[in-house]
Amino acid sequence: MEHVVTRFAPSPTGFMHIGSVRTALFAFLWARKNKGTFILRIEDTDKEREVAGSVAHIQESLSWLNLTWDYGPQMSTPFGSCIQSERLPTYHAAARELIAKGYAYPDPYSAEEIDGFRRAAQANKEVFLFRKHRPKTFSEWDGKRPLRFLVPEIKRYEWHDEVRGDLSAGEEALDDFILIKGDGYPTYNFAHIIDDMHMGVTHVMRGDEFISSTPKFLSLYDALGIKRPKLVTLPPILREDKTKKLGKRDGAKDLLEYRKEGFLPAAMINFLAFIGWHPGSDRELFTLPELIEAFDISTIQTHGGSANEEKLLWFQHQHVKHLSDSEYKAAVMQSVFSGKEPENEERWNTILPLVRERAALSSTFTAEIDAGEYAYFFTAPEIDITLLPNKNSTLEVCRTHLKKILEILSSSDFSSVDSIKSAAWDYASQEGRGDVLWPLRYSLSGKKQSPDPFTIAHVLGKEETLARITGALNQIHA
RNA sequence: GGCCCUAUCGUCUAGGGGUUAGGACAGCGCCUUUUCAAGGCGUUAACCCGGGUUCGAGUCCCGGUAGGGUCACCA
Repeated sequence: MEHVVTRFAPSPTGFMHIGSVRTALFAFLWARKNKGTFILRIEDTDKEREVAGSVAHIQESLSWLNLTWDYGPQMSTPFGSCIQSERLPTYHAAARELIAKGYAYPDPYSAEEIDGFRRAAQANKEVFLFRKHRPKTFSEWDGKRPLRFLVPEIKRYEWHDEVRGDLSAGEEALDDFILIKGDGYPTYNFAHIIDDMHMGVTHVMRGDEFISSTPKFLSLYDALGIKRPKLVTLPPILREDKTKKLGKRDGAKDLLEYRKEGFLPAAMINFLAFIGWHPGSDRELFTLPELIEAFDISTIQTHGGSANEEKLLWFQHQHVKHLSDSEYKAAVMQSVFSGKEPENEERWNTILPLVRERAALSSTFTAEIDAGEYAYFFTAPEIDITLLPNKNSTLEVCRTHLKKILEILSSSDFSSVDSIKSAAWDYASQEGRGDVLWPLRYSLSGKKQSPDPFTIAHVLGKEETLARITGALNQIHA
C-alpha cells in the first residue's frame, strides 16, 4: 500500500480561520487514516506580505485542535527545512535544471514594459499571455532577473481530480509564469511543486482557487519528469451571506477567538469536518479518532457552503454533554478561572455539574458569573416579595406553603437531592407543585430561572436552606 | 470580459433513472419532577429555469440563469 503523505502549507500572512483550518483538518485526517505522514510547511516566499507571529499562531491553532504534524518548522527531517525561505538552494538547483533542459529563461523586460503589454491586450479585449512576448533568444540567468518557465507544450490539459472528477482547461490557462522572482525567492507555483516532490507528498489537498492554475502545475510536472500527486480539491467556504469566499479580510474570525470563547477543540473539529464532508450516514457526532476512522476523500463535497455558527454551538453542547465532570471542570477552570483554583473551590465543584447544560460556552459562563448569576450559591439572595408567589397564587398561600415546607425540611435528611425531594414531594403534589415549589425555589435562589429547588437545597445544606426559607417568611410578615 | 468550477428545505447535507425526496441545525407546537437550560415527541420547509433522452428524470445530456473562482515578480 502506498504511504500517504499530505501537507498543510499556509503562508504566514496572518491568523488561521475556519477556511484554512478546515483544509488542514482534511489533510491531517487523510494522513492519519492511512497511517501516513502529515507535514506542516510554511510558505513564506512573499516577504512583503508576511505578518510577524503568524507561524507561532498557526502552530498554536493546530495544536489547540490536536492536529499534530510529523514534520514542521524547527524539526529535523529527511528533506531539510519545512520553511520555504530556508530551502532557497533547492529551488535554485531545480531552476538550473530547467534552464539546462531549455524550460526556463530570464525575463528580459522591465515591469513597465510588461504593464504595457498587459494594457495593450486589455485594450484589444484579449487575455494577456506573456508567452506571446517570449524573446527569440535567451540570455544567461544571473540570478537577479526573474526566471520564467518556458511552457513546453501549448495544449489543452485534462486531468483527474479525486473530488471533482475529470477536469480540463484550454491553452489560455498556460503561460510562461515566474519561477523565481527578482528577489531570489521562488513563486508559489514553482516552490510548492519542488517541495511536494522532495517531501514525497502523495495527495495535494487545497481549495478550488487552484483549479484554474492546475495546467501550469501539470506542465511543470511534465517538464521536470515528476510523477503527479493525486489532486484533491476541497470545496470553498463562503461567507454567511454567501457573496464571497471566506477570507481574512472578509469577516473571517481568528480561530483562536473560538478558543477564547470557550469552544471545545472536539466541538470545533467536529463542526469543521462537516463543512464539505459527510460520513455517508446520518451520524453527526464524532470525536477526532472517530473522524480519522470515518473520513474519506470520496465523500468530500463538490459545492461550496457557508459555516453556520448556530450549528457550531450545537456541536459544543453535544460535546460538553459527553465530557466527564472532571473534564468539564478542567475546561472551565482553564478558560473561566485562567487555570487558577477559584475561591470556594469545593462549592464550585458541586455547582459546575449542575450548571453545565446552561453554560456550555465558558465565555457565557464567565459573563454570568460576573453578572452574579450564580451568587446565590454562596450568599443569600435579595428577595423581591412580589415575585415570590407562583402565577395566579397569592402571598398568603406562599406563607402557608413555606411554613409547612420549613417544618417538613427541618426534620428531613439532606444527604442527597433525592432525600430532600422525597421529603417535600407528597406535600407539593397534594397542594399544587407550582404553588409550593416556585416560592421554595425563589426563596432559595432569588432568581426567576435556576436549577430546581431540591438541587439548590442540597448544595446549600440544611442550615442555610432553612435560614433562607425563614428569611423569606420574615419578609412576608414585614 | 475569457476560461474554469458549482447548483436539493433559511443553513449543512442524503440521494447516482421508479423514493410518501431522508437526516441535522435553526423556526414553530406539544410533553416532562414549578421556572430556565437540557431532553423527548411532533411539525413547517427544498430538487434554479427551459429543452431533450426515456415507459419513467433531483438523478443522464444540452442550453440558459445564478453563485463562486481565476486571469500577479500573492499564495
